[in-house]
Amino acid sequence: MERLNFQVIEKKWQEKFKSLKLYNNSPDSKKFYCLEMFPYPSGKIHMGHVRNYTIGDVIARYKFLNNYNVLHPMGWDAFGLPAENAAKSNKENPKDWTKKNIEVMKKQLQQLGLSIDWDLEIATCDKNYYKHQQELFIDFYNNGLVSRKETYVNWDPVEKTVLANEQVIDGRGWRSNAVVERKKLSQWFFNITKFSNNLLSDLEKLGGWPEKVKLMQKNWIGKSFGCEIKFELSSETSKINIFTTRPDTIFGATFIALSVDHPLSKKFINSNEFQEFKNECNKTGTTEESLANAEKIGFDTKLFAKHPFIKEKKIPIFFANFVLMDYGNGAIFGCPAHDQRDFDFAKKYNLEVIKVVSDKQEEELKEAYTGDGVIINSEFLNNLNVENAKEKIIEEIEKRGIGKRKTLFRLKDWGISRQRYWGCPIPIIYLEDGSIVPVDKSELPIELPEDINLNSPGNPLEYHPTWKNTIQRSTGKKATRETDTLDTFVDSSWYFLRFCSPNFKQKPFDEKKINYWMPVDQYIGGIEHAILHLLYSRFFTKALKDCNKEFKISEPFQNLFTQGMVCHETYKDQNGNWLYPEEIEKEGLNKAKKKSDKSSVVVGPPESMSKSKKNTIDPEIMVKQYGADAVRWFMLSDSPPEKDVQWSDIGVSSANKFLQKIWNLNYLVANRKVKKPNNQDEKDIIQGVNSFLNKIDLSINNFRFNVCIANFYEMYNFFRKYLDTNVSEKILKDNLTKIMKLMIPFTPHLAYECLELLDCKSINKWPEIDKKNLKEEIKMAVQINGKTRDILTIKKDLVENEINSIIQNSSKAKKFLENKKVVKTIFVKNKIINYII
RNA sequence: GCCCUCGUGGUGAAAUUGGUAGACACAAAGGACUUAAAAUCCUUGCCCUUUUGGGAGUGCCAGUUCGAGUCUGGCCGAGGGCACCA
Repeated sequence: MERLNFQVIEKKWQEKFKSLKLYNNSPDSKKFYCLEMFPYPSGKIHMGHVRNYTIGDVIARYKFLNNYNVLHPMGWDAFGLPAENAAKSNKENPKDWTKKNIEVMKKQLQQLGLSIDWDLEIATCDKNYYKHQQELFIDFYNNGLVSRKETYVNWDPVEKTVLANEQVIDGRGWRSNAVVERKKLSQWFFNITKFSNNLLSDLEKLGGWPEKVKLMQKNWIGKSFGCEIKFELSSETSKINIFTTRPDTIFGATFIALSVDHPLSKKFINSNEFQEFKNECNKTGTTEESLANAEKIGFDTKLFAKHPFIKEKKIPIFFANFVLMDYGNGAIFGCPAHDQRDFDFAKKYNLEVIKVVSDKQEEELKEAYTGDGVIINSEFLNNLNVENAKEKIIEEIEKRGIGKRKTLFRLKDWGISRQRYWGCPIPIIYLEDGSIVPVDKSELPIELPEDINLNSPGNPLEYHPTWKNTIQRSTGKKATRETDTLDTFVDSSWYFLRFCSPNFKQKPFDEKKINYWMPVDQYIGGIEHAILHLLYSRFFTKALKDCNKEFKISEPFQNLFTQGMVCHETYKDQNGNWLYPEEIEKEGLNKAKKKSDKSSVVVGPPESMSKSKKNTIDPEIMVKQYGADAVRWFMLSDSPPEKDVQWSDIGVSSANKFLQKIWNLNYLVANRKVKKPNNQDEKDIIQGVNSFLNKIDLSINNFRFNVCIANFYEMYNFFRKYLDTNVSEKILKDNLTKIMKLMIPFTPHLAYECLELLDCKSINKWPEIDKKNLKEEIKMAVQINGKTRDILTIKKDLVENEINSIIQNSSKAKKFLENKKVVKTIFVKNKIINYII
């Protein structure tokens, strides 16, 4: 068998891919913006990147071959904490560390043979990038989209920085895993909540997004309908404003619960008991166990509120640990009969339980009834159902002027301040008179200083001897700079716009280019960004449209694909230490030995590759050993791309074997002597290949790359049979050329090498599918009473009578029909015939 | 607790959306070629039958249908999202 030295040909073709551009500028070309989520330059690429970028490359090359004008850029999400951490431990500047990683990873990506236009490369830590980000910040500021709030923040005591809510997982920092503390700080916010409604309703426009992702965003935005109701206190003049989604249960209200941060708490500032209670509440709150067990506790204020609809009725007021200050008004009314939480609370403090929605049961409630039903015990609401009662009571509340209809969102404004060095400086200055203003745009970029000390705790910008001190350009007044930097999610919220004109100097982007290339036609990345990155990018796009009349885009990503993770089994030695795959030797399915001392190893189930579990495989080593094409091929072959895939050395090695067979096939065809043509064989091969083209085209369009690859195997098995038949050299070559063109998106090096060997002249054009020349024969099932008794291989489009006579003459099913009366026949053309006897 | 998704051979998975279940591949067993190995190729794959055949079968239980992996209801199991959101 003829073998191919993939290292040689991959090098050869990568030279050509270096300056590869997928631009088709012919008048009938449509644009296609193919984007994969850009990587954080952490050191080396990992298998997740290989999968992500291979999928993107297939799409980009496929679209290009189909005459699209394709934008396929790549860049670096280059600001972030790891650079600072690495700098601390290696005594290296974060900038140099990042730059070095970018060089390594770029080379690795090039070794995969990706079709990227590297002339568009950007790095978010480059001042030419963050300069424009600072401009955008100022634009947002001037358009009322930035605010400064003093709030409690999630303080990570290990990282010494503020975390976004989304970066807190089960009460712990997402990176450090340290228990997060509450701390009050002045912070910058993007007013993402101004767009709550828009972000929610526009989800409907995103037909090309996975339903799952849209649902997650919907839940995150969390819209709820209800109303506010004012409760008068019986002893005071002040009022308590509550929010409820169940105003229909107002007649079942038996207590009011307030957050410990509610304004009314000021009355209790000197009460030791209250302070104790407040401390108790703060203790629970963030740790995982406390949330799980979450006992409801309250503090009786001994105050009462007047029921707004029942004269004389007084309702006790409590502070309670389960009421949050930052949702609604930090106050609720409790209706124990129809809310489980209120029910638990009422049982604990012996409060009244009044049923106002009938559950059709006589006995006392054992738990809250939250279903629909007929309203009872509620005066003018009686006999209505829940939905109608809600409407009626809101009308009544508004009529009496004691409250109003209201819609609430869970989504909170986006805190963007970070007390870190390696990020985009916030272009704000503080004047001596206390005013806070953005810097003049002419001063941008506000550059990060490079002479910093990373080994002192806290933010190096704060402690830099001079950086902070500046003057306001327009007035010459003394000022100090904001020392916080922007959350790195800001960097990735508009990079897809910068790619459209990465070298544009005057502005963040050239609107003409944006309005041509945007929106991204296909965005590809990990599901872990389902909420944060995608929601922030959507917000940015909408905010920009508000700030800039020439900007016409309202949603950034037309189609979204979220690929699954790459998994590998894990290994632990006898002492429970993780081992790398190269440290062990497998001895069967679930047995392994440590190479060094032959001790036995515990083989764990496949889990997503991570450095901490040491179950990683280095893509670069695999590429060296099996070739980039084989690695790409395997990545796509084993599982549907949206599902997790398990890495297997055997899998990649057999991918390599198959590609060698493909090469051998090309070699044989290229060197084959002319044979006498046989019409039937030639017709068969033309129809067969044409049918495969059709199948593969369909599978690519549906992102079913694993099916696609199965089709290639089938096609190979089909095609090689014709090598020894009477098919002319030309027919064989023409058809193999078509097949190799189909392989370009998957294994570009091999495909181009083979096309060169076959002397193909039009390599950058997808083969046309001749729909009239698809397979003429089909397989049809013959069933008796729903049981398949025979499978006929027959001509397409035969009618029932013709089928009947074939069966009567020769089918295996014939004997089941002898001497039987057919009651009914179900006939589906080209699929099935079913006789009921 | 609430919400969502998914259960198909020893394994990864296909199944034109209600019409041949297990394509394609991996692994395994047997065989061919070879002095031998590697490579390559072929066969097998649950139950009964020597074969021809026949039967069961897509997590479990029902239902709709001529026909269900696919639709409906209930149960069991796995994974993911949210977290006291009023």
